[in-house]
Amino acid sequence: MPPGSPKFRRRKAERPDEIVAAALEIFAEKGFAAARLDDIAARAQVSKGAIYLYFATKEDIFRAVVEQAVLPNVGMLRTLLASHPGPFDDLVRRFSALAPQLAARPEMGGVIKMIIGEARNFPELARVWHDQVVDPALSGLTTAVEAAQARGEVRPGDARLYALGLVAPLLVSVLWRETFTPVGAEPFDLDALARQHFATAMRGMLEPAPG
Amino acid sequence: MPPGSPKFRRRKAERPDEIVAAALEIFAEKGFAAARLDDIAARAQVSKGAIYLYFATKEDIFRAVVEQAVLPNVGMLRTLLASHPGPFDDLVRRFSALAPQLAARPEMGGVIKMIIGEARNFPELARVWHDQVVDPALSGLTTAVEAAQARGEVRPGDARLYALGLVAPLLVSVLWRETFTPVGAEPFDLDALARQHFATAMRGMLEPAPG
DNA sequence: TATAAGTAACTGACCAGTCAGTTACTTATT
DNA sequence: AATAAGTAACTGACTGGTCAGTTACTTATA
Repeated sequence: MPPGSPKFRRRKAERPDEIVAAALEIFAEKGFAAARLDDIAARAQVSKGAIYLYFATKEDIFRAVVEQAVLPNVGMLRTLLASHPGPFDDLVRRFSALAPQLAARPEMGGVIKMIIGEARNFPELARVWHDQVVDPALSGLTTAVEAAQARGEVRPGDARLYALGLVAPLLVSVLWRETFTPVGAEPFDLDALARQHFATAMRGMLEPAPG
Repeated sequence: MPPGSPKFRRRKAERPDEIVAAALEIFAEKGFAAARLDDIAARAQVSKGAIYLYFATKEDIFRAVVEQAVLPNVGMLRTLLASHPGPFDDLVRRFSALAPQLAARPEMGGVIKMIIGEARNFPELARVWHDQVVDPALSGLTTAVEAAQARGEVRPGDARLYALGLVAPLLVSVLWRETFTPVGAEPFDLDALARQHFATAMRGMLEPAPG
């Protein structure tokens, strides 16, 4: 340790972001309950006390993580879904290129896993995640399916269930990666999965071409 | 409290099963880490000390839960998959009748959720669950898909990915029920989901009828 | 030199696992 | 049939360790 170098710096402006970034990593690794404030502090290179200068509680930190790290990704998806006029086939092609990229982000898997694991014990976390992330995404996709049905491209049926069917395999493969791959299970190739799944789903969902 | 009634009964034979049943409920409600041994003891109507007469550690209790409460269900599925000669269409019809029933069992959702949430912190739990439950089920289904491909019923493609595609929406809807329904999200109807999903998947997977 | 950013020791609540003692039940003896 | 001696199932208070949140103090900076 150089004798002239100070023991710490005063960096009021940068601290919150750094703490949130560290918290994202630790939450993703350990889950909410098992994540220790001391670990978050160490990763952010501050003391635990410093965290409490910027956040009132552990749950507060989580809320900041959702807002800063996750919401931007969802926004990307929503604009894609909302702005696309059709045909549905083409929307799904774009979607199938974007979705594996989103799914591949390490923070996604960790946070999703965390939400599922802790929802019962921390309902507030589940509510935030549902209202801000999951419901907008699923609703957007459902609306797109309904529009395609109205245009006669997609077969009749519950649009929300179709939307679930489109997204579910991606989601499960992310959970698989987080849960079972570390214990030796064979991973799924996200891109291959997306390609085969969306092709199969399109054959199942689209109306046969007229004529 | 009637004066003549004893403070406890000696019931060596029944205790382990009762403790495991209680543990299943508490684990499903709270997750592994947040489940308190005192809660399990109270639900099983014994003292905490009594649990340690029958199980060495908390993880030991979990292993017993998997063996006693979950494995029988999986066995049912495996025999269905292994014993069926084809056509694939028909196997999936039976599967789609059985799967929602399995998915509807409350212990399933709770335990699945727990595994996902705690895998990183308790890899041993994830390994047990993978080796005993998930891998047998997925492998069985994959084998059935491969057989159907060999008979020319199912289109070419990665059989394991097809298997994942079949199961994923059920799994996600179970997680949805456990995670978001308690916070006010709209639930999925398991039977309607199974019906629509398997019909769609069959259109996507099967070879067009020859001729 | 005033003050706000930051530290680190501390508190209090929580909980898995332990164990000394208690009680229900069994068996030998009369 | 009555009961004393013995066994093991069971209890519940306790221990040692962990961790969110607090506080008394230190240090960087205007």
